[in-house]
Amino acid sequence: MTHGSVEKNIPDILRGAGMRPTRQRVALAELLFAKGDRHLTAERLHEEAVGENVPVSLATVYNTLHQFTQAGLLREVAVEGAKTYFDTNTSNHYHFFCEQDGGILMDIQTDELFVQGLPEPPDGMAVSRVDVLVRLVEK
Amino acid sequence: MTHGSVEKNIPDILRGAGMRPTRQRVALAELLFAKGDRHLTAERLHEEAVGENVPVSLATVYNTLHQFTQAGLLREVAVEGAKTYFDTNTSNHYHFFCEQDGGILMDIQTDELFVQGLPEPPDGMAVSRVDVLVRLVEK
DNA sequence: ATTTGTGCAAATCGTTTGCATCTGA
DNA sequence: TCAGATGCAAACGATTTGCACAAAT
Repeated sequence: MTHGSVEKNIPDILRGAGMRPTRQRVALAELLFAKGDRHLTAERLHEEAVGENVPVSLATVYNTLHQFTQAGLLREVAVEGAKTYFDTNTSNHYHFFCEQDGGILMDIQTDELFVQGLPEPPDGMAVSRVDVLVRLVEK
Repeated sequence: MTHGSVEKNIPDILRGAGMRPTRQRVALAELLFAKGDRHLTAERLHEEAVGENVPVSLATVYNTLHQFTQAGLLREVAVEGAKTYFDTNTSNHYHFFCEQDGGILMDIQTDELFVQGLPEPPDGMAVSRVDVLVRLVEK
């Protein structure tokens, strides 16, 4: 992970996904992928970008997050009405969620938890993904 | 389930939950619980009510759905940004979801599927509920 | 030069709220 | 009577869109 010839720089990753490596996209990708796994809303990423002197509009943050998701660099996590979380960990895993502080998401790796006995999907349908959300409350 | 002295009529159920059995609440409860397990959005229930000559405002539908949920008569299901589904099946179970036709939810009973190896929640936290959503796509 | 991305502000969607009016116990 | 419920319309928050301008190849 920390060495190896497969490593690509951000502009190359973006080009590889068919996107032009514009200032904003590169800056957002750096914010997203530089610090390990993250769970962010569009709004929070926007604040973070502005805070780091990367002036970018909220609309562009939304566009970019969706483009990254389409390119397989991010994953969307549905938690509850309104706000959408984007997860930089695109591997197969599940989540803890607590309402605390406006909603915090944490990863659960699949080697800890797994789903057993997935029933046959209805005719003509195939499973695209299984989401597991473990909701937490303060004790 | 179909006989027995425990059976209550809707006004009694509402009174039992500390709600006045008003026209609108009784009518909505009838729409919700008369036809077996259902997965509805507020908007769809509102359309249905208006279609059945039960003139009720959308605001009242929202109020009522939330009150029913608080009373344990309904369960909320989070699927994706924006719209919330209300499930008349409040027992422990999971869901299939397909985007088709604006989003369809189907029950999966827990005797078919279960989650294994639930990890220890973080300190001071307790599990309140485990949601499993099996996302489907057309083959 | 051409194509694609960006920013702004306005538009949209689902949902909630304030408040005057009605209604059930 | 009168606390509680309803309806309307306006307010709301998150997200999307239309379009003039700017930047990348």
